[in-house]
Amino acid sequence: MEIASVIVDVPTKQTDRAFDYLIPDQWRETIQPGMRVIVPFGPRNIQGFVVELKKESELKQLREIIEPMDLEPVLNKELLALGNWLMETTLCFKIFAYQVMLPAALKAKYEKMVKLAPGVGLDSLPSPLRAFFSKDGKLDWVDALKNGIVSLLQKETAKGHLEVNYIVKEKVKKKQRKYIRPHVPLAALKEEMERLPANAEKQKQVLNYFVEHFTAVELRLLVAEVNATASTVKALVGKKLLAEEEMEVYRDPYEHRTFERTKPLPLTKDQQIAIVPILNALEQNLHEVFLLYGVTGSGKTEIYLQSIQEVIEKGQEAIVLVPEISLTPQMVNRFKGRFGDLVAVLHSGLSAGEKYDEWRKIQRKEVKVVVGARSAIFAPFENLGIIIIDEEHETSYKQEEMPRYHARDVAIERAKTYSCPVILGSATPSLESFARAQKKVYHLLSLPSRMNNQPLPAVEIIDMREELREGNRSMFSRKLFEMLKDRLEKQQQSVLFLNKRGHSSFVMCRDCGYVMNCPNCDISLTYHRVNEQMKCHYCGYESFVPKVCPECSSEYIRYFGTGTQKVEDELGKILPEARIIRMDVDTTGRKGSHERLLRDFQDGKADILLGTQMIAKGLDFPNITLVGVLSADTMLHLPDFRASEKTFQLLTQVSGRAGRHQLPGEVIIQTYTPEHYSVELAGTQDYDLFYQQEMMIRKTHHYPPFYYLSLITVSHDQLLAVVTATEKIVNYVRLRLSDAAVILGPAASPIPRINNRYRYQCLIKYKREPNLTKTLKTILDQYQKDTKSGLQVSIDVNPFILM
DNA sequence: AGCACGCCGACT
DNA sequence: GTCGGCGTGCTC
Repeated sequence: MEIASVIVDVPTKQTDRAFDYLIPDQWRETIQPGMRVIVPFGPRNIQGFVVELKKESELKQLREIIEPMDLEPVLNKELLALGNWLMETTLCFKIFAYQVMLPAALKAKYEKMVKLAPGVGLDSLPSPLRAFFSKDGKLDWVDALKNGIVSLLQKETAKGHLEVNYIVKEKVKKKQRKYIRPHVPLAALKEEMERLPANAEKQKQVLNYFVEHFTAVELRLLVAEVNATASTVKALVGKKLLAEEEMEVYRDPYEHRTFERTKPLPLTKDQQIAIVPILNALEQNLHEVFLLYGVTGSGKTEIYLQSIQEVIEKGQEAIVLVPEISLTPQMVNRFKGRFGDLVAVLHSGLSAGEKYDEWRKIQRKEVKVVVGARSAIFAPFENLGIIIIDEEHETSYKQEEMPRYHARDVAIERAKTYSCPVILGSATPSLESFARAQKKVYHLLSLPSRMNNQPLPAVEIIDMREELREGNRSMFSRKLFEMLKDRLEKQQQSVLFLNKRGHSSFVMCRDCGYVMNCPNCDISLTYHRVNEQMKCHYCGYESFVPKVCPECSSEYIRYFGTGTQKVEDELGKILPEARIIRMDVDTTGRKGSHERLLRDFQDGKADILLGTQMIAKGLDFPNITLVGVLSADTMLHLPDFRASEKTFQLLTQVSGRAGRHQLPGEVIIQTYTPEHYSVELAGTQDYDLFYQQEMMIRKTHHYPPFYYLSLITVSHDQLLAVVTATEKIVNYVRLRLSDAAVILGPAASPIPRINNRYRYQCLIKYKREPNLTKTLKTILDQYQKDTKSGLQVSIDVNPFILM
């Protein structure tokens, strides 16, 4: 095998195919599919993935691979095939499909350098250039651009005085540490020690260290231990008495923490019933998807843990997916506590290097379990025994950029190849999954009651319109205020939940109704108190807050919407004695602050925890007896067919934070639409009724789970061009699909303009369209190929956000 | 994505 | 007549 097919790191339609390269003799045995290689591509050198080895190519003139970047493949056979599947199902470029499966650290960094050609002296260059090359004869292209000397450089390059180098670099190096070990047997070492001259006192001490500890030791530890210097050690290495070597060490984000080991807990009756089919599937190596439907606090995690235990005992591996926001220390503790060092953790809080190290542990089979957010589904295990997706309904499992995959789909695809079970766990399953369970596509397992039979908290829904009518204009209903005060007196803790961040969301004139919009995008600007500015979340546009209304010059221009900061201020006024911890993106930005805030709350350093999304999950403290939702309907009015589902899930989720232990819990939900079924049914925590109601609505409106969706979005800086192109696309789709498909559009996107580009879309609803993928591919082919029209077409198969 | 090649306007 | 603008097309 002397030819390698390579997918190059150039994400365009035209290069979205394999390119053949000759493998130089010295790499013939080394290079394998799944390895990264550096290849020449046009005038540059870039990274690529070897996908195939072959004997012949249709092309005569092949260029040679420059060098491999790995000693062993980073993508095994299974992952290479999975990449293909990803590309087919999400319609993305091959290179994206491969890159998404690897830690970001393995993505190449490129550098372009100009240096003096060999044998050319500095004086050959024109004088203005000499200074740039006087140091080491090299110049970074970025610096050349900054200094505006590019054309001068090009002239010299043409003359052969300079040459351009393209360098492919690793983003993150393996962390190496220098280790020193004895190079001669112990007896020889002793002998040499005696023979050293008397003035070599330090060297003697170093050798003596090795006589006492005849093993490798890290250089800096050795130096500290015997109070020597590195040069002393070096001298001994020079005498060949000691040897030095580089060893890879891991950056361990949990290095200084100990985990209390836990034993499997006895299962409740419900848990025992639920786990049997899972253990059965494990025993028989059956691929089966289980939907573990259990109310909050019903002990789903223990089922995961014991299933994993079984998998490990079989010598297999497990992947556990957890939504990013609930990847809390508490969650990590539960897994590390049970399986100790066999667990790798992957989440966004880790640095690129730390993520890479965790990934290396998986690759080197040093761990058996990986707990992580969405992308952990690509963990390079080769003997998977089970995949668990906790909080299965979470929307964060869908990636919103290329490749737009859903972790649940990837999980099922991988589990099929390994013939192993998948567990989807949730207290509020997504309608898609629950419907599949009803149709027996998934195996439904229920945990209907909380462990130790704690009742679910009592939920009260407060109509905020009523409050307003009775003259209460604050954001706290009288009832909620009373209860907060009551908990304060009883020294119990409360959690207040708000579905927004920042201070206020938008600025509106109370006289003429003017709302500040982004000039580039058709959405309102968001007020940020930190820098007193209005900001656009889509294009980054910033502007100052107007003192008077730009439209009518009224001074009554106010902030609308409520953010955590504002609630905190307000709370400080009405309950000055309360100690409050605020948790949102602003206060948890720094590494570890999330953890610290939670610990403070757990230690009773605050009475009220106020926060957004991130406190809805995983929070499990005994002293919380009150949960307040300040406004339940903030999400309800989004242009999203899942708005009701999300509202119901969130409210149920938040309510579950109260009274998980001895003390009973109460929940207050404030809303302006108490009659809405998703609010009402969250109040009674009746998932089954919600499911039925919502299914009816989905059915009449042709939405999932009754129909699949695909969304085509077209954008261009000219409105007319977008409409025309979208129209063409819609017609084409109509022509190719059956009459059973519902094709909507062309219609303006819910955000009609982003960054001065108009956006139109076509929404396809369908049940079975064997022609669809081919049709969508053709459309992408057409529009991605020609870059000159300026049209951008993107396709989301099974979109979660219709914007 | 880069970069080279190539064909038309403002300079020595 | 040349330098340089960026439109078009290619990269094994």
